[in-house]
Amino acid sequence: MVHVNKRSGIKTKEKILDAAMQVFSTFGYAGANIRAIAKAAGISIGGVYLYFRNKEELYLNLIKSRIEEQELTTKKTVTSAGSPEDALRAFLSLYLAHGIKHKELILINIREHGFAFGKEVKRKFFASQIKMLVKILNKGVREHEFRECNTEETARIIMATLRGVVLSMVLEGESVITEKGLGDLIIRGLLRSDKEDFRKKKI
Amino acid sequence: MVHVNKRSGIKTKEKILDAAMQVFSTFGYAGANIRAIAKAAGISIGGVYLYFRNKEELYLNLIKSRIEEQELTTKKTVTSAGSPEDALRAFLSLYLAHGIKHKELILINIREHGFAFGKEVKRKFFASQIKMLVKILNKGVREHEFRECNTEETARIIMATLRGVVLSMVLEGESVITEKGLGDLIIRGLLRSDKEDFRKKKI
Amino acid sequence: MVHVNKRSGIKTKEKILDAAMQVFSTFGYAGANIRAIAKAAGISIGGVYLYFRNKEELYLNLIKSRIEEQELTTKKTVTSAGSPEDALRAFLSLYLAHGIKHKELILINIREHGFAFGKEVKRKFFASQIKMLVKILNKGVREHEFRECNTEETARIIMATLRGVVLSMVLEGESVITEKGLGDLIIRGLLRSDKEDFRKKKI
Amino acid sequence: MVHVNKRSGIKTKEKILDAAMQVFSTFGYAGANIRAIAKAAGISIGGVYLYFRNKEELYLNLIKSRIEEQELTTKKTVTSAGSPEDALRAFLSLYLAHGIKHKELILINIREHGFAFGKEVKRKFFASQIKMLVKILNKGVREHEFRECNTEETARIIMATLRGVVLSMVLEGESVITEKGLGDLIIRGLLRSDKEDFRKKKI
DNA sequence: TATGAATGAGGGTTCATTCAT
DNA sequence: CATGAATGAACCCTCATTCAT
Repeated sequence: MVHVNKRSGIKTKEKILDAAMQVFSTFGYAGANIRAIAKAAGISIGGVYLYFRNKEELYLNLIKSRIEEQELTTKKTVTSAGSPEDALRAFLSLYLAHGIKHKELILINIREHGFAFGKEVKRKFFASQIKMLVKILNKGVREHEFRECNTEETARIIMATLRGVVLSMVLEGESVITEKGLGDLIIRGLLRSDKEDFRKKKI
Repeated sequence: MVHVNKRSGIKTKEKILDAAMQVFSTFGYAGANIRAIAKAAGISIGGVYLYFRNKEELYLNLIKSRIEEQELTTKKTVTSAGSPEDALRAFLSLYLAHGIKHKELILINIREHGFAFGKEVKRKFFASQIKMLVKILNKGVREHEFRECNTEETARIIMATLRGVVLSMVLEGESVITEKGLGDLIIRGLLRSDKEDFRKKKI
Repeated sequence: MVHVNKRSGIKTKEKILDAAMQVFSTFGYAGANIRAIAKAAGISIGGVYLYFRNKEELYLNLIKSRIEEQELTTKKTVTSAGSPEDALRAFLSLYLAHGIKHKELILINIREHGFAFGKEVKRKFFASQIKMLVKILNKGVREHEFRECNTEETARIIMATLRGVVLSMVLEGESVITEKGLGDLIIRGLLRSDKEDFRKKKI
Repeated sequence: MVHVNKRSGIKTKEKILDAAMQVFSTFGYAGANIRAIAKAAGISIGGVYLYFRNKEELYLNLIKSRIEEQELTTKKTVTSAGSPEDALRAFLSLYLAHGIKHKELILINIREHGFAFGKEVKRKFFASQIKMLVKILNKGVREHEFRECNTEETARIIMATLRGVVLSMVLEGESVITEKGLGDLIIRGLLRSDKEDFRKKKI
């Protein structure tokens, strides 16, 4: 029952979603227009409305489908990691990979903040990511691998950093930032260090 | 050539810029409309066009004026700081303060990425901020206060982090992230630590 | 050339016409849409186009088929009536019955006035009805049953009245107006008349 | 504060209403389009929206303004009439005059029956007209000028007749139907009546 | 015959911009 | 300087019509 375009072999709905991702992320919700999306998808204007009731629904669908995908893979990978450090590095790695694969998502995500619709979906996603991070951090502290710290705050800083890094990669096309560089900066700040303890006492 | 409103004594142009900041940051460039800006500024539609040739120029002016302000104060404060750590903490503090004071700017900055106009202004600002950071980091490494690292990359990560943190504060109204928490995470990851060196060798 | 649906045994064309009547009368020509008609007829959109070249032709066909039906039965009944009064009452009765049976027709008929197409069909029908009425009236006057009057004008007034009454029944769902009440008003008028009373008793 | 067009001297809003009347009555609500109304009014598309929030509001405004006008003049004239027959003839005369002056109104009124909006306004108008008629008829019966009859029903028939006559005049451009012809039919009916003849001579 | 995905012209509405006052 | 009515291009969306299956 699913219509498949003979020429491209890709389902029309998916073609629209891909085109929408491209256009929305470039121009934002308000700046994007259906005509452009249709053209990018290689179909007619009316065609878009065969699969999505309106612009808003298309936008929502886009966000949901991509977010759900990321949430699933992240959860799976992280829970199967070994040490807290490994789990954290895996988390960072996955977020970056996802962010780069779907560069546009973060743009849409941010650009259209303030939009009533889609807000809840985004908030939930963010909250679940934070929860995963806190769990990793708590385990690390408990096992004396990470130094004592406000894990909730730290998790939020790390999430912010990740967002910022992906954002930079998208906005400025940063190729300088590496997974290892980022991981090292964050991890080394977390690890217990006698010298720091020593230095602290001295002060 | 400076227009001063006789009655209020406030420059009309500034009133428009303030209103534009508010409206643009809430609705984005495409979503904003001149009528709303005029209303928020308390003047007529035509009045806006007395001070700005068109919507685009208003937008550009907005970005420029705010960015220049930030650039100036940052440069002044950072160069007068003592140790690299102090300079870095001052930089972080200033960026956050500025980001919170002009929450809207970062939103506009990001939302309207992809826009041909304004791109250059933003890029320049970003580049100058990075340069300042690299200088601080290099000094720290040279003075054996910071560990050896790719200072260019690290600077970019820190900038990304700052962007991300301000973004989080704006988007989610994060009150959890503190200046100290953020500084500690970044600094402790930078400081030389015998334990880490020791641990490294063991591995 | 007659299409018969094997399964239902009902001619598809007739199903479409019925559905079209329903939809056109509810939403008017411009307000109606083929999708709704197809759905009401229980067939696909393309199916409609197998029987009618386009929306206009479907509309025309609809009017013609219903009008011809009414014209036929009216002519038959009226010509077989006895006295002019009986003929007139029969005419009124038939028109009302038809109007109520095909409530929608009058709506369509009126709603879509101004439409270039269909205009001729409707005009012809109206003219033939007027002609029948004039004949009845003339006979009545000739036989000294009706008072002298401009029979052409009177016929038009009666036709207008009939249209108005059916319209009222459709629009306001009038159940107050009866065949007898209408007939009495036209035949006898409003004024008190001893002669009429006398005549009544005689009968 | 009211804008007056210099060239025509007619208020823009009134120009729009006139144009809308013309277009709506010709093509119906769904068939009419704002572009056509704007063009007929001699203004731009956007201009229409300066005075009416949307198509629906324009339509509603149209109906209301015209109906209120008719209601007012009818009430005034009828209450000041002498005998019931005079009052009735005055009512007929006014209705016809109004109907011809605002030919379009009756078309709109009927075409767009079934429309949720405007329904209430129309129903109220109709009800108030009926009430006036019933009052006239009751007085006539009480004063033994009119014969006994169901005045409610008769009022409705007369209203229907009026609607039908105006409709005919609009649809077919009837110039045959006269005020006197209509009044005579309603007042005296079709039957010959010596008494009426007698009465006439007396007068 | 029958289907319904696809098309694109056209309609309602918004809004940046102009200009007479 | 300031106003806001007026303009019209461009947006979202609908729907008559076609056509490959």
